[in-house]
Amino acid sequence: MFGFNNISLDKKSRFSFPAKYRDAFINSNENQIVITKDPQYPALKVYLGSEWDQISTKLSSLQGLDPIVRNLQWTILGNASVCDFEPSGRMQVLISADLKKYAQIEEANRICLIGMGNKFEIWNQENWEQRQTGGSLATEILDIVLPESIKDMSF
Amino acid sequence: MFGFNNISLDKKSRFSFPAKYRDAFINSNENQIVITKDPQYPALKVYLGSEWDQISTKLSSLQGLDPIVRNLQWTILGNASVCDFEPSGRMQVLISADLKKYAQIEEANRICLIGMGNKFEIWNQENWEQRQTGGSLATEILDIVLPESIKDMSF
DNA sequence: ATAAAAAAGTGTTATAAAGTGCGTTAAAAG
DNA sequence: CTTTTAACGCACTTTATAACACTTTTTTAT
Repeated sequence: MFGFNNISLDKKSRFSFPAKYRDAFINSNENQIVITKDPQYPALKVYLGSEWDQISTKLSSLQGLDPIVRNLQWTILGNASVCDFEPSGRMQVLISADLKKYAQIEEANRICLIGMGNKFEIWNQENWEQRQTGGSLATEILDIVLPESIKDMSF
Repeated sequence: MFGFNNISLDKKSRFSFPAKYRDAFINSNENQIVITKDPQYPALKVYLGSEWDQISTKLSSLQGLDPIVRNLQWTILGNASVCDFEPSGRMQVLISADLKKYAQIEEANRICLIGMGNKFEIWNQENWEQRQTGGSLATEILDIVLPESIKDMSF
C-alpha cells in the first residue's frame, strides 16, 4: 500500500481510505486499524492490526528504564487509538482531537495520507510540503542516539 | 527495454508504452507497473511489479529513525502509484497530478520515456534536453551522504 | 438525581469529478 | 497499398465528498 493521497476530513473528523487500497486490506484480512503518534515528526502513523500487534508487543517488552525507550513507549503505545475497520465497507476512520492536535491538523479539513507499504502516515498538508521541499520543522528531532534494543526495529 | 521515446499524454494524463516493448513485458510476465518520484531529479521512475517488490521490501525494512533513510522512504515509497497493467492490451498507465507536478509536466501533453533496461524514466522534455546538453537543474540534489544501509541498493 | 440540551459519533444518500474502457481516426512503418 | 501503431474522443463506471438524519454519550440546569 503505497503512494500519496490528499483527502478530506468530514465535519466529525473522519476520513476514508482511498478505494485503491481495498483489495490489499481484504487480502490481509484486517479488521482493525491503529492510529498513533509519530515519535519524530508532527505526524500520525497508521498501522494494520497485525502489524500493530507485532510492534506493540516488541516495544512494550523492552527495558523501560532507558529514557529513549521509555519515550518511544509513551509516544507510540500511550497514544494509540484502535479502530474497528471493515475493508469491505466504507473504510472510514475517526481521528481523535488529541491526535489531530499533535499532527497540527486541528482546523484543516484536508490531510495527506502517505502509503509506506505496511503502514501509512498522516500529515498536515503544509508540514508535508515543507518537509518534502527540504524545509525542517520546529518539532523535528534529528539525532536520536538509538539504544541497541531498537536498532533493528522499524516503526 | 532501452531507448528514448517522445510520447503523448491524453486528456486524462494517460500514456501507452510503445509497442516495441510489448514482447519484453509479456515475457517478464508482469501485470503491474509502479511509477514514483526520482529522488534526485524532477523526473519519475517506472518499475516493473517484480522489481518494485524487491526495492520496496528492502527500503521499508530499513531503520526509519535515520533521517536520510526516512527521506528516501517518503520520496520513493510514499509517492509510488501502483497500476494494473496488461501487456497484451493497450499498455496504458495513468500519471497522477502529484507526479506530473513533481516532474514538471503539468501542462504539457508530451513526455520523454527513457528505457533504462529494467526500469524507465519519465521526463519533461525541456528538462531532459537541458540535462543531456550538460545544463544543471534548479531542483537537483547532488550530494546526498548515504548511510551504510542503503549504499548497496540501486533505485 | 432527573430531564433537557448539547455534543460527539454513526450511518445513508446524492452528486460532481476522476478514472476506465473501447471504438474511430490519423499517422507511421513495412 | 496494407498493416501496425499512436492519438483522440466519447460513453460508462467508479470514487470522493458534502449534506443530512439518526443514535449515543456527555454536559448542564433544576
